[in-house]
Amino acid sequence: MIKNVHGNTVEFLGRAIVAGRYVVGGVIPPEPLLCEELGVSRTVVRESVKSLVAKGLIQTGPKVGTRVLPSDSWNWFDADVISWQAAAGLTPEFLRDLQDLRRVVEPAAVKLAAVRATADDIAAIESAYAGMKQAVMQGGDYVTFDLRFHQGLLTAAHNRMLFQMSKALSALLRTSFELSTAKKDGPLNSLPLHRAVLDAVIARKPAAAERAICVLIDGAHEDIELVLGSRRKLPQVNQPALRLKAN
Amino acid sequence: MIKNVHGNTVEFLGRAIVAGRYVVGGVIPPEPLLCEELGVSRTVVRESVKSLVAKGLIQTGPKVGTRVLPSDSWNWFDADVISWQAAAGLTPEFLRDLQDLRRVVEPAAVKLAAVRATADDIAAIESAYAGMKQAVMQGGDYVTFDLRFHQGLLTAAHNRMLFQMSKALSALLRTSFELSTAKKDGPLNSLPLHRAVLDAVIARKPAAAERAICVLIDGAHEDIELVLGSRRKLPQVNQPALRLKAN
DNA sequence: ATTAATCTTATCGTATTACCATTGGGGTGT
DNA sequence: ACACCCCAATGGTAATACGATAAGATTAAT
Repeated sequence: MIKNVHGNTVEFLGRAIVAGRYVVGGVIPPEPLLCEELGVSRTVVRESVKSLVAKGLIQTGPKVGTRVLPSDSWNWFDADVISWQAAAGLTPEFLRDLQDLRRVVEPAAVKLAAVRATADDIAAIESAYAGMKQAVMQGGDYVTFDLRFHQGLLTAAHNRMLFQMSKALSALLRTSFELSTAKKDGPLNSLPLHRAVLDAVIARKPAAAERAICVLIDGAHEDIELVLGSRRKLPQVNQPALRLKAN
Repeated sequence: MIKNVHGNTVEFLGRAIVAGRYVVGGVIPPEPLLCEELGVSRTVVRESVKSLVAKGLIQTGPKVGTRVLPSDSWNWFDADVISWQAAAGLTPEFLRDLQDLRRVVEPAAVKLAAVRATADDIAAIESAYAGMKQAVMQGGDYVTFDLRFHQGLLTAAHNRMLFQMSKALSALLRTSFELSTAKKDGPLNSLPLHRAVLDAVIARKPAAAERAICVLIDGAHEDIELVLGSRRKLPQVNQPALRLKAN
């Protein structure tokens, strides 16, 4: 079931690069070769390459070929890049960086949210909370609602830069949440912590909200460390195979 | 000054979209028209469109045309998108968002830097500081070194997510710095504040470093408000024209 | 003879052109 | 109201020529 050739090609190449299939600084196969390997026309390969250049993954030049750029140059706030990264397997360093970032951004965002949140914002977060609660009680997709809860908070901060981050990071947080909620009764324990954050925001108490979310994040941090420590090796979340013409 | 057709086309379209030349949700001229207008082949237009899709600015579909997405969907952490935005003119709301973000990220990053900075990191920041000092004393490009100073701090935090942000935001900070340093003697006054931050990092005093950078950022904030208030209208930094074809 | 400067060339990416496929909105006829 | 067709727009393919550049070959200078 082919949806569109271009999208599949971009995804194939993107995943391959992010997964480290080509050495950094090295060249990927020249266009004609890629055409043959992937069974697509030159135009498609070229357009896909252009898309990846736009995301900062590669660099092109006559004669030098298409070179893989170091991961520093990648646009890590691009949703595609992040999801490819997540699919390739999250390293402990990566999770640490992510945790640092959350620790920085979320408390600040929550402080802003406690000042700026509108009734609609709060309703959205309440709804997400209700979903989490139901997931704990009757079973359901806890992670999705957890994600929505945190995104709601970022949205309520009414800062477009923070909102952007929440979008880009949602893929990462999902993986991260799945790790942290792998702990037995993790969701059940974290539920009241979420409630505390929300209550503080509703009560317009920035400082209290900040304290509450710090407890929440640090708790998740410990859970991740625990899960990561128990299995010595990193979980490879890779798909078994990378098929181009399938959906 | 023309380097390559593709790059120019992407930039032309990107700027036009970001500047609001096409209505959000509306369609941009169909490919054949763009070819004629810009004097390039259809392949170039298509590849450029793909690049912009990759950056989240537009969406394409057969028959429906190429539609401009709402700015929420744009990847604001893409260096190109940001520079186009800066060129189109920064709105007060945008500067406020940026200021919020700096206020959140930089103090936290500096705290981390005070713990994690290596000798090399500190040397890089010292070098940037020296450049700033020289620019004040003997004239020179103050903004560039100011930028390098702040990027050095972000780098010293040794968090790849923060580093990414510093890259993406450098274009914005440049514009912002140019605004804030437009104030008479702005650089001269802010120099000791920068020194204080650096000293605190060297002394491994996170709390002191955080306090120092907050003073610095808040000062810049006031300067921006002042400059913005004095000129009632936003500065249009647009280029007069953008020709695609050399000769 | 060795080194350095220059020239040539193979190999890439860049760009144009022409053509067919696919999609989906809108009009038309019953 | 429904089915149908039309057509305009992007999606995709193919063939071809052009241009830039790194690397090897050649030549010149020391």
